[in-house]
Amino acid sequence: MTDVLETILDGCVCVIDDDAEIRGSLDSLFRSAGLAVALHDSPEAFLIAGPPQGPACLVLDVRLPGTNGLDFQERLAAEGKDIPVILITGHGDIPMTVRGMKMGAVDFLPKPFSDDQMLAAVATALAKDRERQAGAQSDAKLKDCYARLTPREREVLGLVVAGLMNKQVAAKMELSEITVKIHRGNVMRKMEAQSLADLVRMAELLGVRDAKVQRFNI
Amino acid sequence: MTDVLETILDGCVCVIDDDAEIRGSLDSLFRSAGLAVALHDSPEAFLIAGPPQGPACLVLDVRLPGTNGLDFQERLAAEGKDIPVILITGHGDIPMTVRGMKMGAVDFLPKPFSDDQMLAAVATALAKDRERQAGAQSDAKLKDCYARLTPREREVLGLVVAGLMNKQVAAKMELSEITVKIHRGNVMRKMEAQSLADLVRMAELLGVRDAKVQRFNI
DNA sequence: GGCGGTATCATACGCTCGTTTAGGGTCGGC
DNA sequence: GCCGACCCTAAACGAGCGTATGATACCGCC
Repeated sequence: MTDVLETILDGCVCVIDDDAEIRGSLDSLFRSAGLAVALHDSPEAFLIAGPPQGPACLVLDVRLPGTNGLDFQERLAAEGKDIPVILITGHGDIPMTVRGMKMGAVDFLPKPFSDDQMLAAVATALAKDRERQAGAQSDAKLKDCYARLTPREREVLGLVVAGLMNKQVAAKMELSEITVKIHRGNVMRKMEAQSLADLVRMAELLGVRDAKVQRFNI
Repeated sequence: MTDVLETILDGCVCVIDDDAEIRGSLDSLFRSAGLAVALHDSPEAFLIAGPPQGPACLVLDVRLPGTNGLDFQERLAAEGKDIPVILITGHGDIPMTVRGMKMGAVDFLPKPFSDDQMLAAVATALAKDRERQAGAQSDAKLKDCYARLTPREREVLGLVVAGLMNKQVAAKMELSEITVKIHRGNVMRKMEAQSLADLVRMAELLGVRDAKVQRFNI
C-alpha cells in the first residue's frame, strides 16, 4: 500500500455520499495519502462548491436521497464537466454497473471496498484528469487563436489545409492569388504556426478542413 | 422490436456458450433478425473456426468450463483481435462486470436477458466493428505505403512533417539540399500523397514525426 | 468626418520547391 | 561479373511561396 501512497502526489478528491461515516473514513484515507479532500452530502452541495482547482476526481455514491448518482454522473457528462468519476454503492447490481461504466466511470466499487482498491482507483482517476486538463488547455489556446481569424481567413485556412495551392484557393474563392497569399500569411501569424505542417495539425485538432475538397482518410 | 430488426442488416454473430439451449435460442433470435450466426461451445472451437469475414461480434459467456470468459476476452485483446464482445452470464457480480467493461465489452447482460436487449447490444457491436474494419483498412494501406520507403526516405519524412525546410533537413542529415529534394519527391510518390497537408496527416496517423524537432501540441 | 479593421488587387523581389538530366558511389543477389 | 536497389550530388529551369510597397474600397464606431 505504501507504493500507492508514494505515487499519488497532488490532487483533490471530491466525495459525494449522504452517509457521514463513509465520508469520514474516506476523508481520513485520502488525507493520509496526502490528497486534498472535499466532502459533500449531496450532488447539489458539490455543484454549489464548484469543481476544485488542479487535478481532481469524484467519488460518488450511486444510491443517494433525491438525485440518483448515475443520473448525476450523466448530467455532469452532458454539461461537459468531464471530471473522472469513481462510483461506489452498497447495493449495486449488474445493469447499474454496466450503465456507470458505459458512462465512462473509472471504477465501480461495491461496499465494502479496501483502502487499496479505492486508492488505486483514485490514482487512475487523477492521472486521467491530469491528462484531460493538459489536453483542454492546449485545445483552449488553439480555439483562442482560431477565434481571432476573420471569416475569409478561415475559408482560406480550410482550403489550404485541404492541400490546395494558392492559385486553386484563389479560383475557388474567386479571388486573385495575391489576396489569398495575404490571408494565408495572416492565418500563419494569428495561429502562431511555424510551418504549414503545424497549421495542418492545428486544423486537424480544430476539425476545420474543407470537406468539399477531401482527398484522403477519415 | 421491429425497429431494431430493420436497422441490423448484415453481419455475423459468434456465440460462445457451453449451454446448448442458450446457443439454440440465440441462434434463432439472430437468424430471425437476418444475421449470420456461428455457434461454438468453447473458446477453442471459436479460435479454430477463425473470425468470420465482414462485420462481426462475439457473444461470450463469462462462466465457461476450462477457460474463463473474461480471461479469453483479455487474451483476444492482447493478441490484437479486437472483435467487439458482448458478455453474458448467469451468475455475475459487480467486480466481474467492472473488469469486463474495462476490457472494452460493448455490454454485459445477466441472464435472463430480453431479445431486445441482446439485439440492441449486437447492433451496437456490429456498428462498432464496421467502423473498426474501415479504420483498419485505411490504416493497413497507410502502413503498406510506409513500408515501401527506404530508411533515408523515412528520415526525410519525419523531418519534413516536423515543419523543416529542405535546407534545414539537409543540414540536419548532413546532405545536400538536392538529395533531400529527391528523397522528398520519392516519399510523396510512394505515400501517394497529393499534397504536403496530406503527408502531414498520414504521418500523424503513423506517428512518425521527428520528436527532436517538436514545436507544437501532441 | 476620421479612424481602424476587413477585404481586395497589382507589381516586384527573393527564396523555396519539384523535377529533369546527368553523373557518381556502395552493396547484395543471380 | 552484371544488375538492381539505394544513396549521394550538380546544374538548371519553371513554378510556387512569402513578403513588402502602395493603393482602393467598404463598414462600423466614436
